[in-house]
Amino acid sequence: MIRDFFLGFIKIHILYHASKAPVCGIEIIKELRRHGYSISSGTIYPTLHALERHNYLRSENSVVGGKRRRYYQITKKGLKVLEASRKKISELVEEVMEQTEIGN
Amino acid sequence: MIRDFFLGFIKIHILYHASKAPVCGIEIIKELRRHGYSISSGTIYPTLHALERHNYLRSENSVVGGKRRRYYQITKKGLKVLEASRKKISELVEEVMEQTEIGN
DNA sequence: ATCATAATATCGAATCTCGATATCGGAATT
DNA sequence: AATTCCGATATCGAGATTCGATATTATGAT
Repeated sequence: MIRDFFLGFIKIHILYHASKAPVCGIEIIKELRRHGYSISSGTIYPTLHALERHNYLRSENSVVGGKRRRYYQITKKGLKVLEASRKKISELVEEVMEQTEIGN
Repeated sequence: MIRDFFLGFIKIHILYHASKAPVCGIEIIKELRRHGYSISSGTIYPTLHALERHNYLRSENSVVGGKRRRYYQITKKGLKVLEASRKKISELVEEVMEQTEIGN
């Protein structure tokens, strides 16, 4: 359930991080793992490709510590989508957050 | 993109509504449509079945205005999952909500 | 009984995710 | 500079999910 939510949320999460600093696949995977979510590389990389195809991200190759990496940074279009997403998220989440008294 | 986010969120949304009052498929579809999301009946009904299979919801048939309906209400197990989801959601959402200054 | 209608259920196609495997690029070794 | 190693990225097939069209079901009206 929570995983379901998160899987949908992942794209926005990537956009958010890319809005702070350039990100690459392996960093995202590791960061998520630190937070307790293990997302397959077979999900992350195609997702990054899709975000770039939509022009929300733009990438370039680079080399860090002798390792090849493809870094993605957010575009203006991506920033707008992130901003629009934030609005929708607060709407949607706010409602669900209203407590229901819970039995046991 | 926003749609992607919401699709994962839908199950939690259904649990939330079912925690307030019994819900049925057509009502959920209409409510979402009011909020600007058109979710296929081919998604909603299988989703309801899955939630019942997991024992998060329990259903019974009834008749309203001469129309057959299957109403779902939340179970204790479902309430617990909803509660756990709320905690995770606020964690996940909080981070992404930090504003990035947006150009234009 | 038959029909019309609304709600639910199901179906095939397209898409997404997984995790395993393949590829690719850089650096070290010789 | 060819070979090998290694880590990051890319891709693949299988299973699951979503869509929207179609089928089924249950009810009330004729």
